[in-house]
Amino acid sequence: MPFTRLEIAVLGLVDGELQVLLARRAEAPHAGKWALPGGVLRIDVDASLDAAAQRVMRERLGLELPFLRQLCAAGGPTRDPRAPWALSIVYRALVPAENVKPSAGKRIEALAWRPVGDAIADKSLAFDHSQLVSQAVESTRAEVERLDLPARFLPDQFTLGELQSTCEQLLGRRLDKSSFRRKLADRQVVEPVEGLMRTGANRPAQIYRLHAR
Amino acid sequence: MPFTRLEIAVLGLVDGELQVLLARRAEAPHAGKWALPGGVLRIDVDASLDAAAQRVMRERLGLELPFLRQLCAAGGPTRDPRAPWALSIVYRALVPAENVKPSAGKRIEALAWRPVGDAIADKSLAFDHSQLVSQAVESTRAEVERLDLPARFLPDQFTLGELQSTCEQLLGRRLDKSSFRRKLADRQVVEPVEGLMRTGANRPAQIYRLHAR
DNA sequence: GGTGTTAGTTGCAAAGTCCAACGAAGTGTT
DNA sequence: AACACTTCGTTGGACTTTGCAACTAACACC
Repeated sequence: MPFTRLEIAVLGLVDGELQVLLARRAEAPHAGKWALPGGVLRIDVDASLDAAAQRVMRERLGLELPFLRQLCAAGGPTRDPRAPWALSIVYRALVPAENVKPSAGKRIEALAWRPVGDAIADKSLAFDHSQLVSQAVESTRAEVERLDLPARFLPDQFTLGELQSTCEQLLGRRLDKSSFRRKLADRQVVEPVEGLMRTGANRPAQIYRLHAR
Repeated sequence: MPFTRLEIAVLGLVDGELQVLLARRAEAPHAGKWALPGGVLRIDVDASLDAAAQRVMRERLGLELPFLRQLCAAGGPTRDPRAPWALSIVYRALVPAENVKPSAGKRIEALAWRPVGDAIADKSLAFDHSQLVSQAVESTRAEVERLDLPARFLPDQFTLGELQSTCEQLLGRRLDKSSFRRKLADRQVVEPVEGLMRTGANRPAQIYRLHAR
């Protein structure tokens, strides 16, 4: 039976760019190298794969996040020198990065946000993790393109301007304001929080939240 | 480390309906019950998860199919009575059902095509397999909706009429001929096989194949 | 030659999308 | 108080895509 781990690709917008949270490994193999935070499946405590991913995120990053999503599984005999056959289940989390402060947990020396382009191109990442990051980014971009849950990158409440700007940063291109709003309205993605406005230096903006469904 | 299996959801159009290939189990647990064909991961021979899925399909069904796709992984302590913690990696295959004759292999008593609706509703399927079928169907329908690879359900060569009718059966609604063809042309999904026509009782039709890309 | 059936194209109206401009509602400046 | 400035939110119109129906084409069969 294979040596089984969970790896978590935490994505967030930091400095106006899509970045991934990497951990510097404290122990062999690949000690000192950067890798996705992850941990070993524990069949004595984990009630499911989703629960295991939550536990790993709690132990390694000190985070409790609701929207984890299973991305894929990778397996093979040469992935990890500790075992003759290593299997990783990869999860993805989306976070409003400014509001979430992960802290380095067990077996992690340091944590850092890295722009996804760098991480994918960086051949010095441990294991096959640069490829896993690539998959996480690809599937996330596809979801944003369909206007599925881009709001997970934002706090609970936000204005449509913030949401649109978030999507533009994720996709790397400008979007049209009127069609963007029409689509949101059609698909009932968000709903206004009655009476709440974001005030500032200019005209106040209506505050929205994810639609209940 | 968990007891790890691969399960294969083979989907095909049979009798004008989307059906899934089920196997009656020869051995415990769930002997005599219907389940997705599957097998245990063998870390001594499998070079990757994809290769393992191919091997299982060869051993259990006698099939060699090119387009397997990993769908998801499911794991937990109560999924399989043989082990304290069972993990399954689920693969999906699409086949031109009329041309492919799977044969019951190791540890399988019988094979049968079942309409996917039946299989999803049937609570007597072994393990959590009716749920896995549901996921396979859902993701497949979504891909057909985007006109990704609906041609995998067909032989190498086909007419546009056959392809359209296939999509209509999969989606359960009629499609417009002109816009269907416009989309195929735009996205360069298929290409004509010059000079080859399907003849029959009526006007001959141009034969197409998947575009090389 | 006429009829029936499927293949493939064309024309057009309706719907949707993209782009730019506009009025609205605030703050800060003069 | 008047004005400039910025962002919010909507509107109008050109353009593109889609959906529907009609039309021609090419065969078999009678």
